[in-house]
Amino acid sequence: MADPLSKAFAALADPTRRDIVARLTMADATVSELAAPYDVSLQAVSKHLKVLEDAGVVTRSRDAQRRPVHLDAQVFDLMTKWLERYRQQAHERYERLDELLADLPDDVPTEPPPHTHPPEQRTPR
Amino acid sequence: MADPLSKAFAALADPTRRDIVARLTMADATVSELAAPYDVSLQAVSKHLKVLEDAGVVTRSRDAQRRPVHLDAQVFDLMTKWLERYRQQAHERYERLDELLADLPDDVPTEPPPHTHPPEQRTPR
DNA sequence: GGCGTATTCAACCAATAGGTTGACTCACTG
DNA sequence: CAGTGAGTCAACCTATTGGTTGAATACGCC
Repeated sequence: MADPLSKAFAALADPTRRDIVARLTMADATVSELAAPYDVSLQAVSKHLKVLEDAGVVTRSRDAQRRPVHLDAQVFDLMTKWLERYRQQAHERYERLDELLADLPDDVPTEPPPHTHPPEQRTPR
Repeated sequence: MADPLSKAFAALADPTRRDIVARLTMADATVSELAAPYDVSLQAVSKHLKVLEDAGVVTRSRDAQRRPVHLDAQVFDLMTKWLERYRQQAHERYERLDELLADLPDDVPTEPPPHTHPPEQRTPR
């Protein structure tokens, strides 16, 4: 799973990971600090952090034996952009449809429109 | 995996599924239409659609034997809200930190700041 | 009623994800 | 230098995911 967007979305698809992100908005934290509230092993949390790091959501520095985890919300922009783009396009299309339906109220008086989209030559397989 | 946010993020973590969403912003489409460009089986695409539907990204109506798939970008709002919230908080915290660092330039004249974050009483365990 | 088209259901398979435990490394501390 | 605390690595297990093929279902059309 190479592409950044896939990794980013996948990283946030886990509630524990989202919770970690939420807590990191308050302050950087060490692995053990982050692990404390959850009833999974430290290693499991370490794995979660690796996933987050790999997705670019988080960076880890070194401070003696600590590995302070720091949130890097840049990737969020990428996701937001994707979401915004298609949310908006879907919305615009909806508007356009409304407009269209408002435009031809006498063309097709009472019948339901047969197809929203033309058959567009399916491959007969 | 019950919670809506997890389902939504997971649904978009797959490039094929994101592509389907992208194409649905242009127009509703049937399963076979959607499946055409990919070199996976129709059934695989059907499964993808089930995932998207389950995540609330897509709705399916019935038109004879067709099952036209329609994008419902409402869930995107939920995701965007989550992302925005933490993106912003992270940003704010960053600003606050800058401010703080700008405030005490003579307290610690040349030494590197020992800790970005105070030790904040680790549980000694 | 029988045929073809559109789609789903079911069983199966390989790879991945999320979790576990145990051993190891690394850096401070006494 | 021995001990301790913080993390990671490795091997393993189970459930889920994304894919497959083959059979079943649901409509519309001669």
